[in-house]
Amino acid sequence: MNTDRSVESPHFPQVGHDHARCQSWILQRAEVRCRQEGMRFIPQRREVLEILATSHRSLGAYDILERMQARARRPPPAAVYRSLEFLLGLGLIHRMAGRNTYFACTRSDHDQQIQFWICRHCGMVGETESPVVAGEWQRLSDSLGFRVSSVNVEIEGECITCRNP
Amino acid sequence: MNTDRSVESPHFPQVGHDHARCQSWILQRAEVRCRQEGMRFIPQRREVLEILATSHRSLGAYDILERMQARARRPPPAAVYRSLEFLLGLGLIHRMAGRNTYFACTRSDHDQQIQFWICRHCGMVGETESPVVAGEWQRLSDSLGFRVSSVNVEIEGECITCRNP
DNA sequence: CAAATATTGATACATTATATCGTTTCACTT
DNA sequence: AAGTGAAACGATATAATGTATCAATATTTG
Ligand SMILES: [Zn+2]
Ligand SMILES: [Zn+2]
Ligand SMILES: [Zn+2]
Ligand SMILES: [Zn+2]
Repeated sequence: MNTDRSVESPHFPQVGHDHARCQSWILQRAEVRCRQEGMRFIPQRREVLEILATSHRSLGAYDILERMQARARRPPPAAVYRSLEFLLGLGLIHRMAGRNTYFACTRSDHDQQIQFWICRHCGMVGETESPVVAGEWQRLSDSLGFRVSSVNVEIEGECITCRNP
Repeated sequence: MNTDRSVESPHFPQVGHDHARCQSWILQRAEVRCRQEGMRFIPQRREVLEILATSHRSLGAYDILERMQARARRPPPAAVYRSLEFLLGLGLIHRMAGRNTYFACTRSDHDQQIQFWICRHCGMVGETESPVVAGEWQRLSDSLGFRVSSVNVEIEGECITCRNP
C-alpha cells in the first residue's frame, strides 16, 4: 500500500488532481484496516466504499442505493445502512449530520478532531485538523466542567474552484 | 424587557437556576425582535417557543407536536415546521443537526459564531462563542481559499451536573 | 368595506432510517 | 470433507423526520 500522506495535501480537493490515486488509496487502506481489525471487507461493503470513493462529494444513503441498482440489483435500504455503519465504525467514511450524507475519508489518520468543509456549489468535502481548535475545546470544556465525547464541525461555503469559474 | 445579560452566565444551564427568569426573558425578547423586524408573534409561533423555553433541553418537531396536542388540539406537522422555520429565521431558536432537534436560544446576541454543548445524559444544551475558534476558522478558510457561509459546531458529552450525581 | 396579504388546516407524500426474522454464507474445527 | 457457530443477507414492514399543495380563513392595508 502507498503509505505516504500526500493524498492529504492540499486539504480541499482540487480540480485537476489525480483522483484515481485517491480511489486506490481509499480502497487499499480499507483492506489493510479491515485485516488489522479482524473484520471482513466483503463485496457489499466494498461496493459502498467504491461508490463513495468515486468522488470527494458526499452522497445520501439512497443515492448509494441507486448507484448499486445501476451496477447490479437494488439491495434493501438496511443493507446500505449496514455497510455505512461498518465503514463509519472503522473510520473509513464520515457522516455529514447537517446533510444526512456520507463521504470517504481521505486522511491517513485522525490524530486530532476533524473539521469538514463542504462546498455548497459543487458538493466537494475537505477535511482539516486544527490543534488550535482542539486546544480551545479543551479550555472551554474545562471551564464548563464538561466531559467531551465527540465533536462535530461542519463548515459550509464556497470552495476555491467554484469561486473562480 | 430585562436587558442585562446575566441569563448568559454561566454558559451551561445549572441545576438550581431561576428558570422562570429564562422563560420570560426568551419570550419577551421574541416579542421585541418580532416587532423590530415587522413580523407577527402570533399564538402558534408563541406556543412553539413557549414549549421550547420550558427547559434548556432540545426537542424534536414531533415532541413539540405532542406537547401542543396535550395543550389544545394537535396541529399538522407542517404547522410546527412553519413555526420552527420562523423562529430559526429570527435567531430565537437553534437546530441541532446531529439530533434533528431544536432549542430556545439563551444568548442576547450572537456576535461570533456559536458552539453547542449537549449533555448526552440530561439533554441540556449550552452555548459558547469563542473568538479563538472564529479566528482559526478565518485562518483555515483563507488558507483553503474557502468562503464560509455557515459554521455548525456540536459538542456532545456529559455536563458538570451529570458528572457529579 | 374591499382588496391584497399572510396564515392555517387538511391531506397526501417524500426522505431518511430502523426492526424483525428466517435463510444463507463464511471461517473454522474436527 | 462434513459439521458447527457466528456473521451477514434478503425480504418485509414500519418508524421518524420533513415537504408540497391548495382551498379556507384571518389579518392588514387602502
Ligand atoms: Zn481525489
Ligand atoms: Zn465547489
Ligand atoms: Zn433556565
Ligand atoms: Zn447533563
